[in-house]
Amino acid sequence: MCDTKLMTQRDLANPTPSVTDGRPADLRAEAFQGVRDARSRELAEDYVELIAELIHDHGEARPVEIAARLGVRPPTVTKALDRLAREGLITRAKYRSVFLTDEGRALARECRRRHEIVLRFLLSLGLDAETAERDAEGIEHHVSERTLALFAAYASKS
Amino acid sequence: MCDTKLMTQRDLANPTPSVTDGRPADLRAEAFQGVRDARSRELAEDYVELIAELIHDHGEARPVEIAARLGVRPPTVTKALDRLAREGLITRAKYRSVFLTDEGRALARECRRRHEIVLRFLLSLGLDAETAERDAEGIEHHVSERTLALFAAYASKS
DNA sequence: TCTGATTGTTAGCATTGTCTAACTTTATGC
DNA sequence: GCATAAAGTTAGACAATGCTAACAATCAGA
Repeated sequence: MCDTKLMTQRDLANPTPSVTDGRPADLRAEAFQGVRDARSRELAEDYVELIAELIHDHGEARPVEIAARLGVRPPTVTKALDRLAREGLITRAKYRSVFLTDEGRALARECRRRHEIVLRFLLSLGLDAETAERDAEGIEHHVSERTLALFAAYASKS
Repeated sequence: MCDTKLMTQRDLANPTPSVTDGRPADLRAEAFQGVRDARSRELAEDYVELIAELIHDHGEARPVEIAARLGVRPPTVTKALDRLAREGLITRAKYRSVFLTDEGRALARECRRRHEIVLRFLLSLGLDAETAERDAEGIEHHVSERTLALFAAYASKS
């Protein structure tokens, strides 16, 4: 999925110009690369996290409910679930509800952990619950383990 | 959506209950919608911010440089610039460098402001510069004005 | 000035994510 | 136990974002 031959040609061709403000092009490019990678994982993470939540709360995860929670249409969910199944994160049978594989469950746990750390951190900064929830949803996929540790430390300190 | 009951600490507090399609689903769906919107704006923001930076530092913004900084191939840049031009954020002529419209410049300023607040905040939390840069790049598009204000306050306090 | 290197564009492909419309399957209620 | 409602899928469209290969334009140096 991740293409490792991306940078090679450019690296040879580019003697790295302009380090104008202590932010070398390389680092920026790397950061953007990271963001793009995160973006490609985001959807899968959102689905898996939500599926785990639905199974926990309702005993099962049904496409119609997933669609409602994510605010998308059922066919969008069908396609996304196909992809998740292809990637080994869920199992499912036509017209039936969805189950997580071990791998899916592990990813869900990880996502939930990140989500809660970010959320608690934002709340401990003094943010209102609704904005905190909204921002946490966006931020959680883009926070490094190192930042997460600082967030957790701050939240527990206050 | 005025129901501010916490919904993400289910297994800490209680096994939550009957989330039968009440408010929580709405808030989540809304949050996801917001994230999707942010995602569709992200690329444009990254480009515009970078173009402003290049113009400031080098006097002009050339596609080859944009490609290098973003870590993508030139044709990707061409397509993206077409879209930005269509959206009125930049102007350009074939085989020439890129200019921002007033609207593009305003957006760039706004993005840069957010980027710097997030970056300074992460640094003031004690994060190393490289990770801070990487995380800021991902986070900046997903932070509400309210959160930004708290970030700025924290950073200036320390 | 011409010629080769650099830069930029076009064309064409793949993937993802979204939608609507129409269909099939499953569940429900009488 | 059948008819209808609800849930789910399929088909097909479209836009974004990325890539490579090939072509076109520009620039710079001899």
